[in-house]
Amino acid sequence: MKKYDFSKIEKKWQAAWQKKGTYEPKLKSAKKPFYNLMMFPYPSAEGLHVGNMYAFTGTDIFGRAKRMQGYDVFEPIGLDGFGIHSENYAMKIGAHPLKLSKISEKRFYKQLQALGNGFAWNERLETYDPEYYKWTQWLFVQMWKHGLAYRKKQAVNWCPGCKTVLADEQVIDGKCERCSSIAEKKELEQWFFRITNYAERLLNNLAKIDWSDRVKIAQRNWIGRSEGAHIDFRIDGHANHLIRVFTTRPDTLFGATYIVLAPEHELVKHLRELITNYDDVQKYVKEASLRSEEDRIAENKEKTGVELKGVKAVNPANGARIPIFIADYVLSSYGTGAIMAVPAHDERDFSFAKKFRIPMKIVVRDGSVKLEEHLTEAYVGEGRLVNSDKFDGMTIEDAKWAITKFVGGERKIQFRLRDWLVSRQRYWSPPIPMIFCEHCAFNSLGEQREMPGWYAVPEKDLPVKLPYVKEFRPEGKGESPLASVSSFYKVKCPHCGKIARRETDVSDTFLDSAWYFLRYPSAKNKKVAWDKTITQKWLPVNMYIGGAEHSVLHLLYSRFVTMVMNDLGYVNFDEPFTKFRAHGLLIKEGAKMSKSKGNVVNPDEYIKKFGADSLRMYLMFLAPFEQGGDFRDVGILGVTRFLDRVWKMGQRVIEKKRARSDEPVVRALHKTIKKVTEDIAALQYNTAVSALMVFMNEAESLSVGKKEFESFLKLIAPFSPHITEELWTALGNASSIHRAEWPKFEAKFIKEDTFDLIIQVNGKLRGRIKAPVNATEAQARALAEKEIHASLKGAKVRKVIYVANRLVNFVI
RNA sequence: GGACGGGUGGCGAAAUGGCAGACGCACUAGCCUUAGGAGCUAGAGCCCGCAAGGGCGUGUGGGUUCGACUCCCACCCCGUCCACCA
Repeated sequence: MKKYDFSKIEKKWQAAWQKKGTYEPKLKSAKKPFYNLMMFPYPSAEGLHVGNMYAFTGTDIFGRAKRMQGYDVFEPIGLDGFGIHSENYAMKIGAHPLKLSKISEKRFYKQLQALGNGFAWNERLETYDPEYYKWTQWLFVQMWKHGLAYRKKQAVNWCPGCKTVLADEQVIDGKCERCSSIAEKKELEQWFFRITNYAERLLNNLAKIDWSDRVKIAQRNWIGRSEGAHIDFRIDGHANHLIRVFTTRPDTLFGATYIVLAPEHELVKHLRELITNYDDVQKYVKEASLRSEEDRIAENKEKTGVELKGVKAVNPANGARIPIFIADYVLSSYGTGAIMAVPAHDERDFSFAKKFRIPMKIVVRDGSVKLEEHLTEAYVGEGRLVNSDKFDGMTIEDAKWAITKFVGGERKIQFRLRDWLVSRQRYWSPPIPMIFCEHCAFNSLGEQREMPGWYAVPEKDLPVKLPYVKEFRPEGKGESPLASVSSFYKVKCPHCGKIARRETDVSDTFLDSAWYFLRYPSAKNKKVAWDKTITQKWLPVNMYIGGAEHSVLHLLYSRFVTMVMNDLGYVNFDEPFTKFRAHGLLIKEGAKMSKSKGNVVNPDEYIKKFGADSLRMYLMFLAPFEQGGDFRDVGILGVTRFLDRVWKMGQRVIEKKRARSDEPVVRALHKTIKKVTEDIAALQYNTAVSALMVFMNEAESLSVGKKEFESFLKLIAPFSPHITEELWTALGNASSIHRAEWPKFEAKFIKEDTFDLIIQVNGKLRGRIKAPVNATEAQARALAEKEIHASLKGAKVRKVIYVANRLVNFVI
């Protein structure tokens, strides 16, 4: 009997598939296109994480089954190699990211190859390839041209230790991830994309896409739609100054006993003449800007703030003069940066008012709230209005809009979503393709009146190549390292031809990954970002799989970019991923894998020791794919044993090809076909594998014929592609099993003609009998059973429940 | 604090209103073997019992039902993400 030499078999078939183009669909002429995609990884020179392998295997199995079911499956692969991860790693080990990227690329592709996935290798792409980021820049230019890219000043994270701007991801618990200095806020001018223009559409479209609920919910929360009103408060004695607030509770307006502005609110400066304690106010504003995220979190409940003395606001509902505060619990970036505070009915306002001894006024109550009551917490429940003049007695819902109207306010929908900050003062990313010309700015000749002097790099000049900069570390001036490379930033103005300055910030890596799925089918096209006909054929992506940690950012940005491209006529759909499923997280022996714990699974070792086929099947078997699971070294043995048995069964079939299958084998097979087919479609790989094992247990000792064994092999093929290909070929098949037709089950083999009828007494199992045909017979036979008699103990049967083909339950 | 996911043998898990623990790991006994991280056979939720058998059992407490791991209510614990969004 031939020995199962997995490492030889796996290498052999990987080479053969590549050579034959087994997994390369005909991109132009495919009849049943199916775009099967896993989020591309960001590589590090340390190599592929087993978590990546887990996700890739799960995606590949889905694609392989689809391919065998007659689809032209396109399953591309590439690397998200630009960005902070790679850059930080390069800094850590003191190498240049450009050099490192070449090393990681080689290593990643080698590892992915060894896993035996059905990738379309010809269309691979890397985000740091100028042929790719040329189009990332082109995308930026389109955004600019259509008014969706703009610059504005905003507070960003600043590390005083490293003297650089940090991305949100680099601020861990309010500290710089590298030097642990406490991050501060600093005002810098940045590039933004107007994703908020698409807030409503991003929200509404969720209804029409087939995505995991948890991801949809996360997006819905992130977009955060609130219905409320804008209401203007006058400043007493100064009619020209208005404070506009956003509130979701206009019904509580009569209970607004003070106003709070965000520390950055512009009115603070405008009112400086009137504010008698302006020094204190300024001091607070400065402190607030220095306060770290950490402090804010720690002080969650402990509110701070300063009253603007010398000014009062007027409550438009009842004319009351109320104090104005600034406090950092009000955010300048949400709503109008100002709120009306109703301490009796808002928890945050309540704790602030308590600290600053501001009066509270109850304006909503139900039976349990007494008007004279001294509140111990804000009442945020349902009820009817009180203390609100003619609105007394109204429900909250009715009063909201009645009061808004009464004070001349405006109904307003507010989103929590902010515009997308796309500039980074870093190195390892695509340069932002913009040029600033002082001369044109002076002459107000900019393409956009709001931003004079700014021009996009003409499309024929793309890509703006990222120059090789030896000192790629951020220097600490709040600028990208590119700002010290004069050969890079000194350019001619595309408009007037005089010397101008190129933008030296680079773009957020999320922009790279927000459109890569559009590029894949056209990866080799040098003329356009994506070919229209091919895109129409292959997109949107039919099945997208990835980590739940990308629930908001990546998935939201991709949807946004697609919608913009749809509006501009570049694609004919407005959702990029028809179906999305989040895979679970792989942990190791109960703990999250991390280098510091030293429990990171190195997939190469396992492939070497057990084979890719075993590793793949084990990863899928250990837990439900969408839930994630626990990798245990010993666990893989069960799967290797199973594959050994498959191999041995295969050798027996090969030796006596003419053998026919025993009847129970045929029945077991059809049951297995049904189960495995359904489980793969639902990504329930763990139970699919167990069904394969059940079949083996049932069939192993019986005679298995070639036909049935081949069907069984096909069911295993998506999980363990090499061993199945080897056996399939040894059985005399000329073409690949991975392009063979998926088996179909026949109902006649699945129908059970005998079954056990369960007998219960008061819902407890008391016995079983071979199936009778109808209720009466079932009852009679059940009652005749000795055990049943004993259980009934002569008691009177009050009721009999009979469930056909299942059970009879006597209630006593 | 919020949203979401989860809590079932020694362990990974299955069952989504009807036989709890499929499948696998680890374990025990036996066979085979010079040997075994190999193979084969059998056993195995817990408690009592030599056994037959009985009792208990899906985080906790309550409810609905002839019947609940499954549905409803309240709570506890773990994980992930978000976090003063007015």
